Amino acid sequence: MQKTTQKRTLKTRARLIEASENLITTGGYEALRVEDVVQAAGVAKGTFFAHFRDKDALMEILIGAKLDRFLDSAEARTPPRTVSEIIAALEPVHRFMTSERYVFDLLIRYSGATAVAEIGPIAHFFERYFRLVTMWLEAADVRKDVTPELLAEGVQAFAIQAMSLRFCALHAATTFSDRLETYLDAWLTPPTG
Amino acid sequence: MQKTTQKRTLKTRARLIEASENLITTGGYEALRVEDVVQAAGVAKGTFFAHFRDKDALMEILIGAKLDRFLDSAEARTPPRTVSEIIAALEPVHRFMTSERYVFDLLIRYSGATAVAEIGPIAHFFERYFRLVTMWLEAADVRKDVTPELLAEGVQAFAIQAMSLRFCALHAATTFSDRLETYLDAWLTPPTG
DNA sequence: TCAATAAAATGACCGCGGTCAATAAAAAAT
DNA sequence: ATTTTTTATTGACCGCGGTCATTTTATTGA
Repeated sequence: MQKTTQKRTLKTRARLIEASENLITTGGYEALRVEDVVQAAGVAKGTFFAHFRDKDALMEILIGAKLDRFLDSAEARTPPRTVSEIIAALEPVHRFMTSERYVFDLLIRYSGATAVAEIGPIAHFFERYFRLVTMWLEAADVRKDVTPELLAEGVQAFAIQAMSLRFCALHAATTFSDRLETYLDAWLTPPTG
Repeated sequence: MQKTTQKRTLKTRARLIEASENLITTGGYEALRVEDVVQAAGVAKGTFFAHFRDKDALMEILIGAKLDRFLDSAEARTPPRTVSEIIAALEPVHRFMTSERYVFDLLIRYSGATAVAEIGPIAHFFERYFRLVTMWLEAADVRKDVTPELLAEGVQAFAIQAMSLRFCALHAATTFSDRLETYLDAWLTPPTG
């Protein structure tokens, strides 16, 4: 059972991804059509699905790669120690996550691996986000009565909550960062009686 | 500009909804097909879309109605005062919200109104959920350094977080309720130093 | 160098949500 | 009662994601 991958394969895949990125640059994620991608890449429609399980799989790759780059930047900074520093450090990540309703929905949909064997780029991103925040919280000026892991899970939960409300017309008065700061102040630094 | 609605309209609409409910009872939400609904209801496909903006709009109505019934029950109980009582009171609601991946995704997608004018059944449900939990927290044995509204938003955020992880194979070890209890203990009753 | 075999690409085809000009049925006007 | 106007229904059609038997291209073995 030899399964030699031809270099042709890599070229085609690269062409598909590059074509997708170009189309997204001009039209955004939501408007991306598989037929446009294959036409721009100069291949047949079936070829697309020989390289990606479905359209979402490509989206996962593209969005996951972008998110990873943002996490690289966040990781390179000197670790934030206060709530507002943490929010500032994550701002580019959160901004991208809420840049399009379509992107946010896809993130939620693929945030967890449905099977341990198939951890996709987005599930991978959330895992990395969680570990990074955990690390920050270990050394930050926050409550110590619960584990940093639990605190990090809460940060994620509140970030997603704030993002949801960002898309809601009923709560448009407050900005995303202000809302998240309110949440995290109450979550990370409750008053020590 | 009179816009008299014929009784015929109400009948057709009721038939469509009943047919949908029957199909869902046997096949679940995800597998519902518009073509099956109209065939079961004995109308043409176009009729469906004269009554509902799109398939999701019908889903919103069906799922929203179910959720409202669960909230009715929760509201009828004697108000819970502790974390585990709150979790127990919300258990049927949460159970339905996570009964199908498809249902959960739809809930997230329509949790907020995109325009103030179009508050759908699901956005309405989340608003009601929020108000009910707020009311409970006003009289419950929880921290008082922040408003009950903020606490209720947190309960919602943690509930959604726990639901997300329920669908994730990486975190399948812990049950939904156990996880939520851990979250809410830390959120609602932090140690008073 | 030339079969034999494996891998990749192709495009006609399908499923299903959603549209819309045409038609039928009901209500209002005469 | 008959015409006019409004409201509801119809079904052929479209867009787009996804499939698969067939064909093309690369690799291996003699």
